[in-house]
Amino acid sequence: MNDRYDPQQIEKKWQEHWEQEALFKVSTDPSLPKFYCLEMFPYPSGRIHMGHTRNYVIGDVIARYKKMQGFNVLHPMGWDAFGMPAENAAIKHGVQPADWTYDNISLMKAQIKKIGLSYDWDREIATSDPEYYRWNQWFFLKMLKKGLAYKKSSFVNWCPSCETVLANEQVISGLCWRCDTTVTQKEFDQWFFKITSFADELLKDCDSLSGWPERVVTMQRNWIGRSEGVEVEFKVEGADEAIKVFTTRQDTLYGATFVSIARKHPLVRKLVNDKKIMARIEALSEDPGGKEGVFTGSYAVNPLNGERLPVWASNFVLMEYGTGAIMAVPAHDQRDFEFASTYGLPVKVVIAPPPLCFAKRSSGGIRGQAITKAYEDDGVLVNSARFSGLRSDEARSRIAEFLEKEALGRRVVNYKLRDWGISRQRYWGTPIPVVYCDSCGIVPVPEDELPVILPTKVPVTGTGIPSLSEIKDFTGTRCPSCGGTARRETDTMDTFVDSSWYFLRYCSPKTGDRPVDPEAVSYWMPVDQYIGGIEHAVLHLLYSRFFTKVLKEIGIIAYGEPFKRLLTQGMVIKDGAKMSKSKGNVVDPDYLITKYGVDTVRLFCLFAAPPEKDLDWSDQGVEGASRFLSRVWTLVHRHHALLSGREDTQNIFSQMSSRASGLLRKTHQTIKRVTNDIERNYHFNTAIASLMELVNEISACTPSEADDTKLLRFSIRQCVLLLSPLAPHIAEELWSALGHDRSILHEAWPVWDEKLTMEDEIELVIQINGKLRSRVMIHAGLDDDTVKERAFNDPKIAGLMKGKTIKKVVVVKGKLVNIVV
RNA sequence: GCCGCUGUGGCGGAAUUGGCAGACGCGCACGACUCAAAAUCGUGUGGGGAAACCCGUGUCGGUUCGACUCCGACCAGCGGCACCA
Repeated sequence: MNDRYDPQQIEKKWQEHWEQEALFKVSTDPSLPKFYCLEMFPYPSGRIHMGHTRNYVIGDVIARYKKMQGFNVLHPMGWDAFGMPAENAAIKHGVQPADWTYDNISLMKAQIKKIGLSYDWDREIATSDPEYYRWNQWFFLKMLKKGLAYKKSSFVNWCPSCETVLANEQVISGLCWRCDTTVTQKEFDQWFFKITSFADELLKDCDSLSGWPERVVTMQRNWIGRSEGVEVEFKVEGADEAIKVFTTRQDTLYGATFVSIARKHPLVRKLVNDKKIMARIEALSEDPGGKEGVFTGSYAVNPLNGERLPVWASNFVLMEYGTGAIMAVPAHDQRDFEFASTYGLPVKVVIAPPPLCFAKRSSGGIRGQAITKAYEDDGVLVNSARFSGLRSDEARSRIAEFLEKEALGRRVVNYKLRDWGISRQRYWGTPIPVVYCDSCGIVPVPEDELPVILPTKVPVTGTGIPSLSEIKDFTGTRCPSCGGTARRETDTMDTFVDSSWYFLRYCSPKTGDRPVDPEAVSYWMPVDQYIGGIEHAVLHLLYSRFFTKVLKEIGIIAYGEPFKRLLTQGMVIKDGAKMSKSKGNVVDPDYLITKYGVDTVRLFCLFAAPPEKDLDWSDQGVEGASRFLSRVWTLVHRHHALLSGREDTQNIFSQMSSRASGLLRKTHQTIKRVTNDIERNYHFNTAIASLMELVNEISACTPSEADDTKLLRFSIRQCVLLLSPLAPHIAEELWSALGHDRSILHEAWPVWDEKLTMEDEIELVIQINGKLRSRVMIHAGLDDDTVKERAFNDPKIAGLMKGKTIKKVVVVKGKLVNIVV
């Protein structure tokens, strides 16, 4: 054994060993309990960064830990290989997007392999592989048949920089999720997935996601945005039209003073004949800041009280939500209030705050004073005819009932969630498998003609890549229905389609005749632990849940939720900011691995913070991690002669020095702590801290009595076993130095003996009135009276107690005595 | 504006159920080894104070024998949503 820890030498050796022994290859084996551990697969940008490293290391520790616990562990890796950057790189460097992508994959794979991750590389997939994306096309056809995929023209989000449309989830605060360009609206004919027909199920099943961080579940619930209300028809005076309005506040119906409809509402054209008015409506600002509107000249009738309400076209009513029209109640809706104030429209109070003592904020208005802002809370109805005097919640159901009975309206549920637009006007993606025929219209490509292959040799120029529509070999085809000439759909699919089911493909990546092998999927799924960034809280995670539900409906899989537990790891921060090229605070994993060895990098990533929190990068902290591993190495080296080649059959120690018996207890306590820290939300930082304590204690121990050596051997072995998922290379090397032939991965995870974790002496804390006054060592397990006696006998306490009367004495077993005077 | 999360030494972070605040590490200081330095090892390290002691988990209040932990109000920082009717 070398006297110095040399990570470069041992890491390479063990990585080769693992590969030769095929240690991470797994197969379906129903006789074994399974564990599916998955990290979000990367986009092959070319280089691994610290965020990837942290993500994969966390997953690797979990996978190795579960394997040692006897689970059959599926731990795969692959590539989210379609997407824009390949096109940009192609333009910049004059290469084929496909070549660029596959080159990056091999570069990144080599980098990832240096981290020593326990992947079954036989299951590697790349979404740009025709054998993968053909199933995207296959799912699309199934969904088309079921009416879950459809084409429609609508205003959609357009990113001028990416030159493609974006789904709602992909617009973050008005900016493109990928390039931060301001998104505009553009009318497009495009394909949608009907995610809204699963809105209720997606929402309801949020309740079952107990293994997910609560905030992610909340974000999904909010995104789906279910709200219950009523649709009410307001007849247009003097016309054969009615304006359908959606509201959740039917209790404020009597307070409506005007009706407001979206600029793009189809009724606008019908109601407005005056060209001047029409021009003013069209000129309304798109800026969501200021509320603007134009009186259409028409009036609508409130179905409850027959009042005439002016109809306004305004810029703050969304066409996409509800019915695209609202009843405006300025007294009880802040937006309507602002609008009414601007245009001098009346304000009519119909909800009075509950008795004053409960009112949070009163904004006046009850006795005719001018109000300063809308009262939006619930209260008691006033000025509402037969409904006056009811509480808001009661009034909502009574009015809804009444509207339904009189056929004036009906109860409805609305969602904020919109259908998922999946067409992308880009080259590097999955071709959408339909053709357009002049006589037959839209015709799906027959299943047996899949995959529709994306051409991988395209004319790349310095200014751009042609869209598929410009590649004649691709577009020209014949109609599968009539055999006549036809042209292919030239939009490709959103890459989020690719990542919505890749975790299923890993279960049987080579299955050729169908997307997944049902047996493999029913054994491995769902994913037991999924790990990735919080940025996908709605995007990828929502789409994957949707896809899972669709696949269940199609009959491919039997369950409805893909990810049992989710861990959203924090960002890697340096100098107070997320690592980025522009900030110049990037730390290169490769450089660190060369300098310190990957075990050090792994250990630091795990030790510096619990996985869900941001990790503050510290170069000195890395030194500390490196120092710790060297200390473990030195420790084994120091006792090497005593330790190697002996395997104790039983760990019973009768003759021990007192120091050694303390070490036995510490060892069992450490096994317990490390195990519990991993089980309890993967808190590797505290697990490592307790391992450090154990190493410190072993280092302080010099064997003297007969069994001391045996115990030392036991403690060091346990220590190496506990360290092995965290820093696997050094653990393997030390394990072999300790005289073992086979990989430490075959060893069982250590178990502790609860009896041996108990302290036989404890430090009793003595408080007077809750303040710490003294401490005394006592035997564990003494009864309360004896403990009290010991406390009062303590000279310091006796002195302080002089002349005081005892009111009460509280004894907490094994911990403290509090004397109240 | 609404919803959510987080506030603990010089720094990263600990503290199972309300029971010794600051585990472990970094940094710093001193010491050993060395001609010297690095590395390594050892000791110390929340603040104040010579000490006894006092103060201390964002702020203020409450519950309790006892509060980083529970309750109420507020302040600060971060994140999500933002005309969703």
